[in-house]
Amino acid sequence: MPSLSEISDARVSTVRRRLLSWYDEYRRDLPWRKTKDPFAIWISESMLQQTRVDTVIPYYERFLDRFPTVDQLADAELEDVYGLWTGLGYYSRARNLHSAAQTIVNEHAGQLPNTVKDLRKLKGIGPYTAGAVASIAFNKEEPLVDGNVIRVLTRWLDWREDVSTKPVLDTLWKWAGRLVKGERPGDFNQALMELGATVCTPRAPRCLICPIQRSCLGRQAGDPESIPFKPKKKRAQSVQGVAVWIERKGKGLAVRRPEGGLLGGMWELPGGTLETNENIEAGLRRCLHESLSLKLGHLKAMGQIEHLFSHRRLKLHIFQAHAFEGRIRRHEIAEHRWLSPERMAELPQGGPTRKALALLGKTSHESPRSRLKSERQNQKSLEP
DNA sequence: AAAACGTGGGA
DNA sequence: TTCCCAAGTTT
Repeated sequence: MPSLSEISDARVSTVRRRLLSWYDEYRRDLPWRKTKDPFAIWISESMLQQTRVDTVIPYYERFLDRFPTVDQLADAELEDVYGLWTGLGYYSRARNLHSAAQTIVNEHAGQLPNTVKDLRKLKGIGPYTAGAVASIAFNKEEPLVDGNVIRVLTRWLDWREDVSTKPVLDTLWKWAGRLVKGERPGDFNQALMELGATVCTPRAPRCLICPIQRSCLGRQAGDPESIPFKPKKKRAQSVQGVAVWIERKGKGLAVRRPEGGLLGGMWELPGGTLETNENIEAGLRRCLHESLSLKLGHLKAMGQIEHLFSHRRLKLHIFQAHAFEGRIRRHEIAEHRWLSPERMAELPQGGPTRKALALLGKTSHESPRSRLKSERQNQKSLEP
């Protein structure tokens, strides 16, 4: 473990200067780098959590187009915020953003807090985002540590310890804190991340064009790509689920998942998760009884779709029910609506539901790209 | 403190 | 196919 004193102030200062001038020349032209608005920067940082830049860009543009100010976000319906988040994943971010916007309007006179301490109190803002907003939007000498920074710093220091442990992480924050002191802290933090994203990449780092290659201990050791050390992830557990299109007078039944938990707040077709070795149709009937107090009539199997979450592998069996008995009583369901297929397709919904509606042919105005995906998915359909 | 929490791209 | 992982946060 390198102690901070092993690297001289002069060396730190050189690395800092070289990174900053490299950033000035080679930084990518990203939408959130065109603004100084703390609100816009906050939105971008929230969207960028565990999410690629290329994925975020269109969502960022749409979001700020629709909600240009914190007041407008605070006044919005949560469902509209979810709607702009559909397909981006980690939906608690949308919920927390909405909640934090209301806190900012009600308790901070509509101005984003400009200190890490106060930013950290807002929902959805952890140590990384607080450091990012404080340094980038408010020019504070606050460090930040994300996956890029972990990789760049551990390679630079040739530090081969498990980076998932608290002591190692704490030390990385101290290094980041030492490095960020000086002019343009926001740009420096972005430079560190930019280097990790475009040069000091997880695989095949481009050391030959790296502005700090000469002082990089990992490169001197010869195998920087083997750093950082991190534990292997457990593979996603497989589960089976059921979903059913129940139609009445040309409209289908949609239910909304409770806030919190997987796909919290998202709309979906009624259904649920099967128990191990449970008969599929029996499981569907059980789920509909437990969640809505409904007894389904004849079931028609329409096929199945598969969906991979970060921690679960889902096989979802899709049905149509031709009739049901009982009056709807919701259990563990936030809301329900009878909707035309077109309206249902517009709801905030997760990947499995999008695939299920595509399989059923209930999606409206599909893009050519997603239509291709749907057709590929439909090959697994039981129907001709 | 480990696990939950989405999605899509690349090797 | 499978695995990794991408500007993390919450419980």
